[in-house]
Amino acid sequence: MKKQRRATREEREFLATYDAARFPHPSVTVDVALLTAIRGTLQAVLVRRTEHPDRGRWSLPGGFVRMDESLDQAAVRVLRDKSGLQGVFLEQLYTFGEPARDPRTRVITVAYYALVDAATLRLPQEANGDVRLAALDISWAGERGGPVEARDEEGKKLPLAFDHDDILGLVVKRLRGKLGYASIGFELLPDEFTLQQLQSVHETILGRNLNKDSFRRSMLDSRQVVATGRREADVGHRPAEFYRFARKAKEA
Amino acid sequence: MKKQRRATREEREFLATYDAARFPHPSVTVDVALLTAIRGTLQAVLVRRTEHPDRGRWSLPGGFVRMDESLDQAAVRVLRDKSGLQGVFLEQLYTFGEPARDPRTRVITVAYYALVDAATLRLPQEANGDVRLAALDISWAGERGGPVEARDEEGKKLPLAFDHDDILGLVVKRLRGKLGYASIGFELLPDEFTLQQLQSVHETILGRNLNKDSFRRSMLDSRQVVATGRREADVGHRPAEFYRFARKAKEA
DNA sequence: TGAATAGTGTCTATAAGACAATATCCC
DNA sequence: GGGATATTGTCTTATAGACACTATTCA
Repeated sequence: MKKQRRATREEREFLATYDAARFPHPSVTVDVALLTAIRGTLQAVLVRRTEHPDRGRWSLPGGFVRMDESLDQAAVRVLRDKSGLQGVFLEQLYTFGEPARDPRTRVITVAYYALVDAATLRLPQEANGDVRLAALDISWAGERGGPVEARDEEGKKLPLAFDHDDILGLVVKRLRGKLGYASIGFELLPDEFTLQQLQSVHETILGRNLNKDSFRRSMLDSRQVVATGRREADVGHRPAEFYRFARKAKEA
Repeated sequence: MKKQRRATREEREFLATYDAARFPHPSVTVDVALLTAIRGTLQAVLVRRTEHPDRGRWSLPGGFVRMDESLDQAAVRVLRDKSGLQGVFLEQLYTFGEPARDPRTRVITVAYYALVDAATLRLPQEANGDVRLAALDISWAGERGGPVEARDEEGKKLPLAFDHDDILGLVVKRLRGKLGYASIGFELLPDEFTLQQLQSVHETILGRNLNKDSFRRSMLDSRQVVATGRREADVGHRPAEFYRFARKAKEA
């Protein structure tokens, strides 16, 4: 099919790609870490594995990348199928490809993370008990990174499948990093929120307390939020004003 | 091979993975953007494509991920084979998977970027003219992002293959972002350097000038660099002291 | 001596922590 | 009124830009 001369490395690659089926190919999946914040802890949606390997362990919602869809489209599809959610924050995180991360065969997974406010998140009833929200137990401070553990309401550890503890750990590390320069916190809140709620979300992500005064100031001075004029009611104390995210505040 | 009952989505996925060859799989490659800084511009190593598609265009060094190596190992291998370099800064960037990004077949590529100082970078002679350094022409400011162009010494545009203009654009965006909180600049310099050289590298990455006084101060105050006591010679003016990167200055 | 860049010191503007004082709602 | 939190204002400290000045080498 091609003229014969000494094959360069480039040409060998070309041929290998041209007849793609001649070499074994890895499987490619997407895994989506869907996170929300509830009562001061980060929570992730997990799916119980009903088959080997890692049967009974908990995994991130995932699925194979189809030949005719992009990675982003695959992630959107997986998120929609497993959680019913659409249009929420969704971003590629990192690609995990250790040869032995799945004992069955070579599986490379492109990990995504999604953020949604707790009120919007409604887990599908169909899978009774096999889909759940788990609290993330982060044993490291700052952006040092490392795996995280998942726990149920009683604090009992939920064993994670594959390298999903590493994936969740990297999500938390990424969130902590992005919080400083991107509008991430709003994704975990409804459209209108008080400054205290926003601060609480930031503290939940960072795993440490923030100074109330300067948090207020930096949010207002940087015009990331705009006041709505509406206020809380029936709170037993002076009601806080509701604010709204000012789109495109820190972009560009 | 398994008991028959109504197959859930999970089970269907399990079966699909179990018999991996039954479904078509995408090809997975790594592409490595190897960058250095020379005379105030960022430069990338490019390889001329000698075959279709995009024959004659310039691409990032790349190669297939083998079934028994991790993604990082594949990137290390590609970098070593194409540039002869080992042990330089190398980090995963992003995974590109548009279905039509390669017209031959579905190719998902895990992009990496590597940084090296100009003196260490010696392009292999073997590929005469088919491997070269190209100046990056960045048409956007700050971290807005977007594709970048490659140009030769005379400023003539070198057409890039596939979506490699997007990959290079994302590398620059990532570099600009990381410069603020990670020790990236040192990777583009030899072990010992003057503060002016370091500032010049920062300015090259950021595409804007920095304040000399505060750059000095922030580097010294944050203890990211340590003085060596040695100085420049034969410079026609007061010689600057050489500094050295203080490892692990801002980590943890 | 003069050119050229290195390196130091001071002043100012801005952002963040600490803390105090006042405001407002519900009981 | 009392409890509780919101909101505002002041003071202080750390950091970065601006700018002026001194230091050192080589031609």
